[in-house]
Parts: sequence; structure tokens; C-alpha cells
Amino acid sequence: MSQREDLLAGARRCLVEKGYSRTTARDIATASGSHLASIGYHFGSKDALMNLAALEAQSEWGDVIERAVRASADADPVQRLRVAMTELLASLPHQRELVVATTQAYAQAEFGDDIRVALAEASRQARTELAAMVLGRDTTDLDADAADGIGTVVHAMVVGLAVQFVLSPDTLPDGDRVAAAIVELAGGDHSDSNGAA
Amino acid sequence: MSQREDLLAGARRCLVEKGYSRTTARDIATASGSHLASIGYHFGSKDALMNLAALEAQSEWGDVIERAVRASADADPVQRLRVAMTELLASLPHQRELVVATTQAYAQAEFGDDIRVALAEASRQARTELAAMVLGRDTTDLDADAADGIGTVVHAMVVGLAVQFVLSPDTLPDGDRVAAAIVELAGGDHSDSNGAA
DNA sequence: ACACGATTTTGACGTACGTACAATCAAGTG
DNA sequence: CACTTGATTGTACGTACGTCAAAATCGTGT
Repeated sequence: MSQREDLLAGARRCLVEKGYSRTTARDIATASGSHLASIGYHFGSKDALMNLAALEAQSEWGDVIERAVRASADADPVQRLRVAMTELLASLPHQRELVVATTQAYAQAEFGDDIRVALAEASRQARTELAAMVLGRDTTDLDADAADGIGTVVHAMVVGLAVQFVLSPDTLPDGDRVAAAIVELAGGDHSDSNGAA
Repeated sequence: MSQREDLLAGARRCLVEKGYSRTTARDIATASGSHLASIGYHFGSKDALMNLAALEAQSEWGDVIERAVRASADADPVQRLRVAMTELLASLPHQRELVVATTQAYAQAEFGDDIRVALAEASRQARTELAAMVLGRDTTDLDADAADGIGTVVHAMVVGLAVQFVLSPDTLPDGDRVAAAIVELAGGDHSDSNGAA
């Protein structure tokens, strides 16, 4: 394993354990077993390394979410939302580190053009893919505007639930309830709905 | 205006303009026109001041959201979701500073018990109030579990849209589309729905 | 064996950091 | 006025910071 990879891994660990603001170049060197000056050699600066590590973590989390939501595409269309929310909520505890690192990335977006542009592009792509998956159609087989709406909403749910999870991991309702809440929010006044009421 | 208040205001300005990680005690002193040593006197430490400023901003943003969503309570129940989303999205550009400061607060939650507990409590309360407002009922007149689901979903939408707004302010759909997307997501296959399709 | 580019290691430099402490000031109280 | 209490200011301490230059080491082709 090259020092470059070690440093990226160490930077991510620091991102999760100490946060962006409290991580020093020496922390990364120690956490990665590499040497302080290698940061400058491989990444130019400590901030560049941190941003890269944050982006990498965000990207990985995106992959996890994609897998989780993709599971819903196979489901009965009626159950699709419920499955997607359940999978999403179930994945959060196992991916806490990635979620924390992603919140650190979001917080840096406002102050670094590179990281903001990368996150914006990732967000755009996530919306498209999430929309396609939730609707169970191909990416190309969508009305662009409508898909953007669906993708934005699903992405907002993902990010919003992730933030709430970081703030208070034990107070999130389960997927059934979240799905039911979305239906109710949409004005779904079906007399039966579910058995939880 | 006391130096205490000046420092809080200056800390918030720095939070928005430089971010949590890049703000130094001297930045705050300069931005507030106060003296460096006053930070320790009034707040104990620079981090304590920053956390307080971040929490204050989050709380103010919560008030703004509350006002925006409350406007939907007066609306026709059928239009309620659409009004709430429109008001929410319309408020974002005017509150960009508060939104940015809030993302900074979220990013610190994992690493400071005080700020995490405060944000978790604010989140809990926001869910309850948002649920009551969106449903147009009194806070006490709700099934606790169902309200928690609704509140969680609305809160997730608020936070999720805010994050997307920070990443890319120009790519958010309007309230109509977001509301329509929620309906579609919920399986709302009404043949008419709205004119956007 | 040698050369040479890429990487790793050493060491240190200059600086900017947060905080502590004493001095000073402003108001209130007898 | 003398005294107390709280707020503000001036200053400096010790340290931890990010970065760099140069030396050492490695890898590989010849």
C-alpha cells in the first residue's frame, strides 16, 4: 500500500474521529503511519488531502445508498417506497462513519470551489439515478423535469434522514412509518393505510 | 451593545464567511470589533463561542422555517403540501447565511456533546411542531407515533433541500414540482394531478 | 554495477494559534 | 471618597501548526 493510499485512509479516519476542523496534518500522518511531509508531496496541501478524503467518503456513501434504494426497484410498485425507506434507514447504522464524513464534506462545500463543484455534480447525478430507481425505469426513459422533482425529493430524504441520524441515532422512526408519513403527507387518505395506526 | 453580543454576532459572521474550521479567535475579535481576550472572559473558549453562535443561527433558521411552514396551515388541506414546499423553497435564498451556519452546526454535532444534545433537542421539537403545522392540528391533538413520522419526513425535507441548496442553489425545482414529486412518490396515481406533467 | 526518476524521511523554519494574567476602566454602593 | 464587582484591554507565553528543502532510499531499466 502506497503512502498516498495510506494518507487518504488516514485522512478519512481523522475526518470521522476528529472532524474536519480538528484534524491536523500530524494527526493524519500518525493515523496513516506515513510521514508528515508526504502530504505535501502527494496532495499539495493538507486541505487538498482532506477535501479529497471527504469527497471519496461521500462517493462511497452514495454507492451504499444506491445499493439500498436499488433493492426497492425489484419490489412490488405499491411496496416500493416502503422498501426503499426501510433499506435506507437500515443502512444508516452500518455506515455511520461514511455519513459523518459526508456531513463534514457538506460543511466544507461553501468554502472550497473544488469540493462544492464535485458535490454538486454528485448531487445532480444522485437525483437522476435515485429517480430512475424509485420509479423502476431506465435513466433515459424519464421525463426530465418530473424525474428531477422525484430525485430531488428522494435525495432530500436521504440527506435529511442522515443528518437526523447523526444528531440522534435512536429517535428515527422505522421505514414503515416514514413511508406511511410520506403517503399521508401527500394526502393519501386511504381509509385502511397500514396497521400501525 | 455589549462585547458579548458583538462577539456572538462576529462569530456568526465568521461562521458564514470562513466556516467553522477556518475561523480563528483573532478573526472573531476583528469581525466583532471586540478584544481578543474577551472571548475567554465571556465564553470560556473560542470553541464554546463558536458552538453557541452556531446553535443560535440554527435556532433562528428554525424560526424562519416555522414561519414559512405555518403559512401552509391556513391553506386548503389539498394545497397544504404545495404551499409548504413553495414557502420553504422561497425562504432559502433569503436565509442563505443561516442555512450555511446551520450546516456548520450539523458538522460539529458529532464532536461536541453540548452542541449535539442541543441540536438533537431542537430536531425533536421541530419534528413535533412541523407535524402539527402540516397537519393543521394542535400539537397535543396528535397521535404521537404518526406525528413523529410526519415530522421526521418534513424535517428531512427541510434539511435535505437546504443542503442541496448550499451545494447548488440554482438547480432546485420549484415548490409545485417538489410537492408533485412527493405525491407521485407516495403512489398518487390520480389521472389529473397537476398541469406540470 | 550504475544511473536516474520517483518516493520517503529528516529536520527545521517561520508563523499564527488559543489562552492566561495582570493592569485598567466603569459603575454601583456604603 | 473608598471599596467592590464586573468588563475591557494590553501583552506575552508556550506551543502546535503547515510547509518546505534537502538528504536518503527505493525501484527499475540498461
